[in-house]
Amino acid sequence: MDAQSIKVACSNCNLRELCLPMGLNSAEMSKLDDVISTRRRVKRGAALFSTGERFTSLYAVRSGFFKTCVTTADGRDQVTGFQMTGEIIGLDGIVSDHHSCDAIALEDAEVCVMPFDQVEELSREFTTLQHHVHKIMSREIVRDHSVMLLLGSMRADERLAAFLLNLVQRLHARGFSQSELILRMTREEIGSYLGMKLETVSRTFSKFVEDGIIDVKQRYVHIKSTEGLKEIVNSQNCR
Amino acid sequence: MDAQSIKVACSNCNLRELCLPMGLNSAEMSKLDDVISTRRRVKRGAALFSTGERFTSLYAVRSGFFKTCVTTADGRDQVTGFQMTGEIIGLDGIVSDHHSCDAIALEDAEVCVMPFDQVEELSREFTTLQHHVHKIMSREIVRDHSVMLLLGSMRADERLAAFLLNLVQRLHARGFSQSELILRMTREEIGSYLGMKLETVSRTFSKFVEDGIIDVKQRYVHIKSTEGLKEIVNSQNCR
DNA sequence: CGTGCCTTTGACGGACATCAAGATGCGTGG
DNA sequence: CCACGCATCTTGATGTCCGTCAAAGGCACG
Repeated sequence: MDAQSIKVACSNCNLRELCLPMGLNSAEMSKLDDVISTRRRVKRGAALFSTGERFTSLYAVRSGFFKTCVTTADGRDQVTGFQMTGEIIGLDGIVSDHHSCDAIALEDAEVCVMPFDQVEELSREFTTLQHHVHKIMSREIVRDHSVMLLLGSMRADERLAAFLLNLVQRLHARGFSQSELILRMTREEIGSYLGMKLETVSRTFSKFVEDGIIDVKQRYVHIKSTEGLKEIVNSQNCR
Repeated sequence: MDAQSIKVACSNCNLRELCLPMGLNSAEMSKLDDVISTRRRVKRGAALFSTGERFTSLYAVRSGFFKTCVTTADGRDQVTGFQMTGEIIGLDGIVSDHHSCDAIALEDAEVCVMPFDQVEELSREFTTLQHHVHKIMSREIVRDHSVMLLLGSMRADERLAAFLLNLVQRLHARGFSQSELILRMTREEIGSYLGMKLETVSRTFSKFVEDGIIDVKQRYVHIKSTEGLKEIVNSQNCR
């Protein structure tokens, strides 16, 4: 395992308004600094953790991009999410003290390690932190429900449109463009997340290009009409 | 809203080993009794809460059966889960202080009302409770991920088989039969949960009956071969 | 500059949706 | 107690979206 430790502090991290420390005052923040004292680098393609590994910590993405995926005994595989800067990974491990999915870096990445017992200890002390931890978990549940909606009731083009809108929205919240993005994942990974085959993903991209809604050049995507994408999502294309 | 209050105590509830109080000692239990002081009856078809309503409390199902479902502006609708005795409803509301789904009783039901601010307060005091609350939320996340796997990568018969196995397993944990069950939901609701149409659900039931794996009479299901169902789930039927 | 991964595109087929018509069961009221 | 209406469920016929299989092109990286 290519772990590497670096001294680190939330209090002067530029992600603090997006990440775990959100809303903490400076006294609380300095306590948190004591808890989150290490970072870990993860090379592209490597696992931050794998299914079955003992759960000890949550991780905040400091830089880079991750996917999480569950795998069944019979080799089926489902991407359950993509995580970018400031997002929290590892919540799946709490219930059984073992991780129930793999977290894979899609590009060289760095995470802040947050030992969960210490997070729990601190959140008994600070209401703000406690509440924030609860919100993070609840947010994940709500997100999962919207993915279920997508997988259960949407057509291929609606799924991809919703996916793109969600990605740029999150990137925009991090100061990136509202209309341009670089996909960090392959067509196959997008397909796994959206419950469709990579060929269908590719074809659907091509259709969007034909319709003049987006430009695509490999991993680069330029959204020419956000409205166009929104119309597709709400097109009630039936099914 | 047909609310009705009843004095109540976790400490002598026969679900305490399944529900929130799990693992608490008697001192902790009696504190919890103070927090969870009311129950609420919900008539079949009525909502425990609806999308957009202010979030104040979690609910533990005391009796009866619920579904939760998210609804989009354009009328699309997805059942995100079915909840039975001892299971917790309402976690979706924490993140935004408002519920993001509807919780509907599928039969006359009763829930224990757990004001969330008081749950938080108590879980700052008792490590056991704090940890248990975290586990409950994590369990929901893990469950959601397995539903994503189901929706994203399984065929109709695999989905239905997995669904039946999950239901009897949970019922069995509550002292019911491993092989017989009464479905509390319609074919349409099953279909919504599993991402298929009610006709497909019905046809798939019929196929299972033909194959001698189950008997079905309306809502009544008798599982003649648990192994048969497991084989279907793992059949790697492709897709 | 070649090798391998990723992506695109086409042709074809299958699983499931759609549309439609009956069957079955249940609650209600005469 | 029976008749009626309504919701739910079943089953068939047909259509279509997307998966499968296959081949070729593009890009990155050693």
